[in-house]
Amino acid sequence: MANNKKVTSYDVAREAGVSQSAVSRVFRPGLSVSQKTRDKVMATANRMGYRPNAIARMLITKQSGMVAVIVSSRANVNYPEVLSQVSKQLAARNKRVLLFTLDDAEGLDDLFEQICTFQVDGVIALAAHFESDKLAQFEEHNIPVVLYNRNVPGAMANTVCCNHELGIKQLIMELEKNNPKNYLVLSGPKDSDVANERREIALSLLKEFGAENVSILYGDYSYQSGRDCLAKWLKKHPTPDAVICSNDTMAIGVIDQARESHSINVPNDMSVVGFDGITSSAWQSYQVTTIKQPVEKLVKASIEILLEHVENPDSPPESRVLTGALIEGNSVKRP
Amino acid sequence: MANNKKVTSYDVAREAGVSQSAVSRVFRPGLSVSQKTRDKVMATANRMGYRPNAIARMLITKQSGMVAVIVSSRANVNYPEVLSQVSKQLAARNKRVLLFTLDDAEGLDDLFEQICTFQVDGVIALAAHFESDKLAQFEEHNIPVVLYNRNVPGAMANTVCCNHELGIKQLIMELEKNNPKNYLVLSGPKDSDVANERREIALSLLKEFGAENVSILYGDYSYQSGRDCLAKWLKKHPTPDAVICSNDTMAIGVIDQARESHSINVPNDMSVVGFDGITSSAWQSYQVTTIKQPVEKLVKASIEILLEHVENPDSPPESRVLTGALIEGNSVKRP
DNA sequence: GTGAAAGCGCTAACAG
DNA sequence: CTGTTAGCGCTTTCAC
Repeated sequence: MANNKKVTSYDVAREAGVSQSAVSRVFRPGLSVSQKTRDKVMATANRMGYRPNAIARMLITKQSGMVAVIVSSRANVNYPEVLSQVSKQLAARNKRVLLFTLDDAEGLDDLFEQICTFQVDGVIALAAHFESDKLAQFEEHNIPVVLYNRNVPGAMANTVCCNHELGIKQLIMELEKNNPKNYLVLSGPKDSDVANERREIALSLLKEFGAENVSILYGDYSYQSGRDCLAKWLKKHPTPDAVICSNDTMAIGVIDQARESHSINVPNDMSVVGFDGITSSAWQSYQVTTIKQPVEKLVKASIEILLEHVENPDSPPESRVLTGALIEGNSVKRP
Repeated sequence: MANNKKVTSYDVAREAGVSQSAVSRVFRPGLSVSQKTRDKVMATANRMGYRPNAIARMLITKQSGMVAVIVSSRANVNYPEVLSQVSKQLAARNKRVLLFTLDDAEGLDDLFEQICTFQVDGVIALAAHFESDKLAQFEEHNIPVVLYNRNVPGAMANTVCCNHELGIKQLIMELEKNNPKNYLVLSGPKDSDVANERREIALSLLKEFGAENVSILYGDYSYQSGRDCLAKWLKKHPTPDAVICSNDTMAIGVIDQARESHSINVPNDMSVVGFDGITSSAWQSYQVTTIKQPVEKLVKASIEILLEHVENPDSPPESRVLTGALIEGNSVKRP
């Protein structure tokens, strides 16, 4: 029976013959109201179609109950799962997601203004590039930030990340079983922090393992760049024994390119590994050997850290590194 | 040099030696303020790290500037693109996305409360199942709703949808070139409106085309269900000549299952078509013949309709049907 | 347990 | 063009 105009707590109070604050109390959990008043208020509220106005509540409590989630356009393909997890897990803690998409690093300034303006309780940044001065800006304004899928050892930042070191080591150990002579590392773009981290870890581990012939190419995380990079490489070089890709999508591109355009048998002539464990990496035609990110746990950790800092603004920065799962696909030759 | 505590327009006014409303005016575009005051205010505002409080603004203007976007967990795989488009295009019109994820139809009641509470300007529902009584509820509360990727001819609803009729016709015409004897229609789940629509359109068109042997199976839109359905079917029936899948993901599953477990040559022994035009449908190993949804245009239309109804609550419901593009892949036999 | 009253930070008439 | 004033709808002391 909702009216056209919004029903306020005053309207309900008048109708129910109680004070406005009584109505307010009824709608705030855990406040002491007599059963009688509560029933009366509830009844009239329902009849009138009253809903408390969250905006007014935010204004006075100075808690918006909203968390800004920044999604970079470069975010990798498993982000829909991440995003839906974030939304779900925040909802369970009675918070909402205010979504921001970020195209270029330049947009971050603007975003910062927006986010301040909306008085969000905190920020979760998915795969976005955050300079530390930006981070400091949020800090100054007392807005906690958690970087998802980032690992910034030096910085005073809240980060949650899959264990790249361990994961890539597991992948290389799989590859090493065949004693590959030539490695090709297909990195993500140079301006992606995750890409840089994965590449450097791979390079340093390969060194440790004593690999001698290691080359690097740069893609942009896309399927097509996986194809293009391999094609370009093969024009002037022999088939590498093993290709380490910074994400699954490029690995899939590499596999397709190898098979279709160069008649290379994956995994017998060339092994390929990816990273992320996206859904399609498990598809029959690819079966990429990869590390599956523990998305649900990563999100859980992000939210825990974030809310801890919302409650307690002075708690020190926290980093959590979770272990991904090695998926033994069929893109690495079995010795 | 932001303070720890939030800076308000009063603080800025005091510092700048002007009235509070002067500050307010400076921060609202299009209001007449002398250049001198504007500069003075801007300077002190910047110095003090002032940002207007959007919450307070929302309270008084009764416009939150937020649009609720409801994403059903069943939303098809192209939703990340949709979501990012929605966010981007709304941002361009100075609105934000408040994200809600919907698991089961039951949750919609709850969601409705939430959404009312947040005073959103409108709602965009992505592939969510909306009973018409729910729709009426929003209507009563003067909250405009646009259903994305839905077509409800009878209902008084704002809808935006790809032209399924035309798209599926094009697909069937491709298939018909080979004079298939047996059709298999792999539908999405029965509780998905889009799935039902696509299935019924396919069936009625097949009838028109004079197809005699048409069978129906039900999947859940997932890759695995594409595989499982085909496997189950082949246990008791011969290989169909043509498989019409309600989305690309199932089509990909069907293709993988056919090739890997039954040594069926796609497209020579069996043709497969999908729908949506998701990125992976174009991958070399699949090359699904499908209809690519004009996502950007669909989103643009959704937002136009939504904002029109925000401005003008009494405008009549509007439906827009946009044409998708036939992607001629390699999953249909060439005659 | 309940009501009165004082704001939260801003916008929007309204005079001047 | 600028300042004054009155709220937006709610939460939260504070008496009773």
